[in-house]
Amino acid sequence: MPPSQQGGALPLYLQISEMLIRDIAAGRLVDGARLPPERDMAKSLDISVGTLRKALSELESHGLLDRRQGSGNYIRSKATPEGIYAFFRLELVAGGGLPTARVLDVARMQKPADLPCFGASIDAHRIRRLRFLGAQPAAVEEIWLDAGHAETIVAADLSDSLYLYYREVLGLWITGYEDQVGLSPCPGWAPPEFGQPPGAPCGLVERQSRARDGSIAEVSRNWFDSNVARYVARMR
Amino acid sequence: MPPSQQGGALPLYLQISEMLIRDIAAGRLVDGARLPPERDMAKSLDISVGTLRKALSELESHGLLDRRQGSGNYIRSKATPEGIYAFFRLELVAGGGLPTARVLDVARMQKPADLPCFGASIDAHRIRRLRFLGAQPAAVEEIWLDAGHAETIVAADLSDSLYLYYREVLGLWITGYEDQVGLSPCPGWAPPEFGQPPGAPCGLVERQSRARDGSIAEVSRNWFDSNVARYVARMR
DNA sequence: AGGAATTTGTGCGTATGTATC
DNA sequence: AGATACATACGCACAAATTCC
Repeated sequence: MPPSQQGGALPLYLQISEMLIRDIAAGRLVDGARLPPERDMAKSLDISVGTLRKALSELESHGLLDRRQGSGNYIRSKATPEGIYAFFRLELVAGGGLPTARVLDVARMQKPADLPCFGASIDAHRIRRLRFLGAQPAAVEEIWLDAGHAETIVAADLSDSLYLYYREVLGLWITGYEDQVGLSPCPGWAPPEFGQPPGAPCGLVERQSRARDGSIAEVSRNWFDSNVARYVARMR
Repeated sequence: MPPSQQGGALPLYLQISEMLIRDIAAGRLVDGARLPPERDMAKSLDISVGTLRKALSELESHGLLDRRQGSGNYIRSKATPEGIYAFFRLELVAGGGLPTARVLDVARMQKPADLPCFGASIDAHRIRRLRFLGAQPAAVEEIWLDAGHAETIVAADLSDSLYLYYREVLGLWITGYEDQVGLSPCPGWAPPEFGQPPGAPCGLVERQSRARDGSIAEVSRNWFDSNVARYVARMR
């Protein structure tokens, strides 16, 4: 039986791409896995090759699929410049170094007034982290996640990639964001381990992240040591 | 006769989208213009509707076309975050303000050693500009354009959007770039009109721009006054 | 208000080109 | 060189959104 395409349902090609995304998030499709040939896959899904290709294009645009002519379609869900960590765009000046983070503090509170207006809830979770690139402390980070997406947050559950945590644990799919980069003094709560003392001039990345429904789910600020790291953006 | 699709030529749908882009850049298609219905357009171009739709999708992904079901396809070439000026990513902290620039200096010389390796030529054109957002001086800019793309450059010919100039005058189509944002002292050649004196801490945007063939055609550096402007990046 | 005409969106099937193995 | 697999291109039918009378 063909997948349903009645009523107000999503278009078929989006149903397929979302199904594949769920398979990736659930671990049924691991990084590097090769999908069956398009014709076989289309036949087993009982859809046309053209529709399947449109679904795969969606995945590709999300950076979750690597399409190689003459070879095959390969899942990409690991830490690559275009993968999961594409969202995190601080890189070592010297190059290299995988991004990791240590949670400093997690708390739920009312949104302070100086935050940009976002989300539906009055409350938000505040997460403060020290971010590393390789062994090098590179930035201190403060995240505000709208409380509508999670009742409570357990620090121990957080993975290095918060977006992965959002997707897998909270079912929250971040589809886009907007960054503003400027200069700002290092905040007072930065631990000594972070090279810059409070008040020192740091680069500041302010981010607003959007969920699939277009609402702003999360707001974050990253103060980075410009001697160590730089913000990187790639287009096209 | 159908458009040629032989040898190592571009795919047909890319030929069509590039033709439309040239029409937009040349002013033959103005902002807000409505294209003919897809079926008519496909017939007059002697291509299939599917191929035309793929070309239009390309334009849409470049932010140059607004597709409205039941209504039509509309050109968008005005200064919007996703439009022609999408490449220019400095914005006023206060918001608003159209980007313009005043050329300070144009010279052709050997590439200095401190530049990242780029382009095929030994020489490069150095363009220095003072950039404005509205009436506000926001950044000083130094551009290195590989000499392989132009024998000489006349300062008077440069438009506010260099990418427009590249496309229209040089036939050089910039398809992507990579930005690195950090902190750097204001350069000595910055004019007094730029708020920051030489040596003052400024934001620095280093850009490498790629041509369609994947080569790096241009390298630029923008020092911006973080009291006035911020670097902005949007994803998806 | 409402229905017909117009226009883009979705989906299918097929044939051929081209890169990879 | 041959087989495999993705990319491009064509054409058709119907659905959904918009516009117009």
